[in-house]
Amino acid sequence: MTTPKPGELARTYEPNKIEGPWYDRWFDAGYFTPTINESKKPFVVIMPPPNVTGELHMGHALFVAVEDILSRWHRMHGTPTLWLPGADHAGIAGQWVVERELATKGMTRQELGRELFLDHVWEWMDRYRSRILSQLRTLGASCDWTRFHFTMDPGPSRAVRTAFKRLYDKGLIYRGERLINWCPRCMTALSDLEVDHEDVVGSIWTLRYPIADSDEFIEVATTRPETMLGDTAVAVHPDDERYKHLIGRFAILPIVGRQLPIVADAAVDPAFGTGAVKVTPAHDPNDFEIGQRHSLPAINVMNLDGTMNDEAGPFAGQTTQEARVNVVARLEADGFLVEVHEHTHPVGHCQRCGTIVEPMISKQWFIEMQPLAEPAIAVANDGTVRFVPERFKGTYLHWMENIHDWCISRQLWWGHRIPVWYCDCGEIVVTDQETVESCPKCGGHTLTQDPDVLDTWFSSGLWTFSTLGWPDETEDLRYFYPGSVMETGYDILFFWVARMIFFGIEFMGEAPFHTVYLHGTVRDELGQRMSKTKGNVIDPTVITQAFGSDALRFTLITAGAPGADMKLSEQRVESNRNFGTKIWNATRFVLRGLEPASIARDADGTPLAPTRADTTLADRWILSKLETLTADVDDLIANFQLGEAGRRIYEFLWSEYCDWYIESTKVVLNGDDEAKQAAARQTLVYVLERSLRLLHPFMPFLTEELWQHLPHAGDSIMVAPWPDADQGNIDLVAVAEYEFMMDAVRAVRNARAESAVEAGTWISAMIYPGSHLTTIQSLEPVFSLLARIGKGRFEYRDEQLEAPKAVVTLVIDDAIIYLPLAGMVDLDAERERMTKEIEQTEEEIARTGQLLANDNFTSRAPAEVVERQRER
RNA sequence: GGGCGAUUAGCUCAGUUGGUUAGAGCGCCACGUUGACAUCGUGGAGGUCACUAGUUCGAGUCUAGUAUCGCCCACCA
Repeated sequence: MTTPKPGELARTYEPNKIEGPWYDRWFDAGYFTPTINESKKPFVVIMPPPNVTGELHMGHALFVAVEDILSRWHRMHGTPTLWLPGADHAGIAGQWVVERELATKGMTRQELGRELFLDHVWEWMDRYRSRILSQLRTLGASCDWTRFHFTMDPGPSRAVRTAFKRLYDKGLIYRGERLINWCPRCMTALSDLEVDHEDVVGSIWTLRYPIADSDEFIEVATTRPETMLGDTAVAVHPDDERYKHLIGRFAILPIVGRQLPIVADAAVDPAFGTGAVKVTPAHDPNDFEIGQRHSLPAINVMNLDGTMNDEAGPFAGQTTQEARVNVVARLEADGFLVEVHEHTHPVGHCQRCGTIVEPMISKQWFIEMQPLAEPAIAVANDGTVRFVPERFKGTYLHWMENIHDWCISRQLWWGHRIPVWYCDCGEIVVTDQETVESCPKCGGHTLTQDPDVLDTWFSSGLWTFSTLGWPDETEDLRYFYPGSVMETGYDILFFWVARMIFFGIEFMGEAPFHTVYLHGTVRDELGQRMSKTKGNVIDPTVITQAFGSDALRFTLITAGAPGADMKLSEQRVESNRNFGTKIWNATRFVLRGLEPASIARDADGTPLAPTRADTTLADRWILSKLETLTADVDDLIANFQLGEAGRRIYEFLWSEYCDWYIESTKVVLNGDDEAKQAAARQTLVYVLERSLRLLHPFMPFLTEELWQHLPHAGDSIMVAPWPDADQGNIDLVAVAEYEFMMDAVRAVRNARAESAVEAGTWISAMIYPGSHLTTIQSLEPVFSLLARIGKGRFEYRDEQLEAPKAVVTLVIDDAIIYLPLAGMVDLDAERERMTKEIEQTEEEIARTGQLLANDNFTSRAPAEVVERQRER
């Protein structure tokens, strides 16, 4: 049995004083250390890393909140928990941050050199790691940070090579000359996902190409005239009557003079533009495919830095923008330009630097997606992987079903090196080892590794098992895979979540988690995305310092619904801090004059519910409410309705426990009925102790501190069991009767306020109790206190008053309360109020009557609904 | 071009199987420091649940359409 923490609870609630120390104690006690318990399935969350600069933003506070609530709830249910936290973005972020640093120093990456560059990244990564850990702690994350990995760490690194090799051996990874997205500034290939499309107002030029050996022309349209230098064909629809006679003949490319075959291809839409398309396989994805189908040459007219190359003839060395102007001018001068229109069309921009992305032919590594996508589609369809909220399932499926092969090589300086070595003899060696000593074919030692690195999401996709020791069959891997919940923002659904799913299935045989919980974006008060450049970022640590991480967490959880964007205001956090203060003070009330030894407890030391014989209506009412709450909250959390669960606890503690129950007990505690006093104390402690356990996942620090001061069992609320709802405590009669009294109290208070009775004045009441005589009599002392009706000034009547004068008449159910507020009553106001009330009552009677008169209603509505109406 | 979401009180938002009189926080008005709490209490004002039609005994909730805002996806030259 644990004794309550000695000493009085501090007078004021100061989050900063309890949060740090509690975190340390929990950590030292090993509560965050994952354990293997063969009889229980573990709860495993996948945690995204804090962002690239190592600074925390609200999104992280949000996912920590969700994951920590779920973890603590599971832990209280006796389930072993594990977080897989990782700094995975570091792969790409390292490069990004260092480049930004260089930019501020006026240096380019090339000037710094590769070796120094990599040193910089490592140095930065170390700082990053320690900063993240302290931030997680600030947010109250109950995870074991000794497991904190980067994908660049040796374990995950080896997993990356192994995964690459297995996919390669299976024929799913291939290297090929394909049209890819190229960022001329970053000088690297990009995957489709890393290209943002943005509508740009540009022009569409109609050109005419002469037909060889004829006076005819064929008209084609383009939005990028400079690429015409790389044209290798003109395509028309095979059934297009206008051009049928030209198929198989040649057009002459202006300026260059190249002969372009006129080919027929069904991809051409005869209704769009002129119905004829110039084909530039090297610089347009659509044209690339036409080129493949017709074996057309692809002529690359650009350099990697986005300037025109020698293929561009007179325009070589110009930027694409310059070349565009000059090409158009030349075409116009030569009479090949037909017309120009303004035209808005989407243009791809590099996600990281905003530069216009050029489609280019390049030799890159790809993953063939079809075989990986199919099972990943199946697990979503059959419910093996569930999405919260559900609508994201559609988004996910749509993407998976239309997926293209994934370009995984990047020409960056930081990342996992592609584990492929080239021998002088022409042999290509794909390996899961760090280095290759000699060529397996010729035995030579002059091997060079592919200079490219992998897309950072390749290693991220392996996260769920690479951190557990894969490819070794470790204990951790066996027990903790698959995980449970992936919690993240919907913005990386494709980048990360989707890839974890298909890699999980591919390498582990089953999906890495059963639930994907997606939260919305946290926005500022104006609804804008928080961003550094806008300067509207609210730093969670600043909020945490002011109001505590409990308040921040509670706000993030209760302010919105899953998957919905949320505007965060400081004011709201402040109100939730006030909620903490409220509970703090309620606990002080409970502790005042409490003899811990007199509280009945079970064998473990947990406070028991009071003995029923001694309880008052109020006790039975709050006990009933607590049990209902307990069951509801458990259910809501199990269904990921965390916000609703939090709001219910808030409502219970503040409105029911504090505003009504505590007030009710004051009468008993100040009275002289010792049995009732003991029952009230028992109830106060029992309800509060259990409520704190319900609230613990939402406000871990506050609840721990208060719980320690109450009689309780065990060392920490964090490992205390989640309360079981005890249906035996539910007393529906008590609920109905107590709520009748609440109505009566509200009515009297209202009447007093309207009649401007001084708050301190004690008044009298004449009561026609109807069916509530026992209730009113037993609650008379409480009623007296709450409604400020003088003791001994209750006058019970057997009959209703006839034509009462100078009294305020209150009807509550079938009872009537008359308040002789003579001299205090504003007659006109009272008349107005009564008139309004009569109107409302009449309306209601009419409505109810109508409903009951309606055969359809009485025959079709469920009996209990009809019954409810009849009662009125 | 396709898909999705939002629209509820002055503001920010809850409201998951359709069911009494639609809720909260903040703000506003009035009163109040009575021994847990002014980081508070009590009472009050404030809503045609965007619009239209439908299904139903009954719709904020389900269906279809309209409007406005927002997001995602997309190789139409």
